[in-house]
This record gives sequence, C-alpha cells and structure tokens, in this order.
Amino acid sequence: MADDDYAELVLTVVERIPPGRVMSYGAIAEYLGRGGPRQVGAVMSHYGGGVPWHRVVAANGRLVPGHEQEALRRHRLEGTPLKSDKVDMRRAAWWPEDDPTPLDPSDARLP
DNA sequence: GCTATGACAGCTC
DNA sequence: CGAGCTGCCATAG
Repeated sequence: MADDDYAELVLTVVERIPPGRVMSYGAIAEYLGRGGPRQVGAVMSHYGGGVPWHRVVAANGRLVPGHEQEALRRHRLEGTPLKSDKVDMRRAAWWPEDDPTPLDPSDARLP
C-alpha cells in the first residue's frame, strides 16, 4: 500500500475534527487501524499543512511541540477545554463515530 | 538485517 | 507534575 494513501487518510480524519475538539495521535492511528502514533506524527510533520493540525494533540493533552503558542491561541479562540497549557482530554477528546455532540449538557465546562 | 530516530503512549519514581 | 524507561511502528542510513 502506498504510504501516500496513509498520509491522505490521516489528513482526512484530521479535517473531520470539529472545532473545540481534539484527537490524539494514538486515537487516529487506532481509528485507521494501521500504523501507530509515531506514523501519524510523521505524516503531520510533513503533510500537516492545510489541516487543523492544532486539533491533533498527544494523549496526555500536550500541544504540538514547536507550535504551542500558535496552537494554544487557536484553541482559546475555538473554546477548546484547556488545562493550563494543555488540552483537557477528558472533555475535548473526539471520535469520528461520536457525532457532532459538542459537550455533554450535564458536564458543562467549568472554568 | 541491524541500528538510530521520531509532532507518541503508558508506567514508575 | 516533571523526568526516566520501555514498548510500538515505519523509515532511513
């Protein structure tokens, strides 16, 4: 299989991530069912332009290395649940199957 | 074919 | 909450 196809798959998934939500490298790799977090990261580093790369974070909520300020700024604008300089994965984690459900009504975000 | 590397993940201290 | 280690997957030298 062409690695380019893999890259496009990754980028496609990233584009589907709604504002205010994020997906971890591992989640994307798991969703695609192939490769691993490192592979997803490699694709993002090379073909990450043109997609909401800031919505792709590490499993622990760590923002993209080298672009933390930029990503953080965008997340603030989108209203992504943040935890200091990290993303609150507990609330921001998103999955393709999960529909456009923003956030659980009963779990309204707390400051 | 082995070693080094990397936008990672999970665990332990 | 930071620092260190091990595990995983693919690519490059």
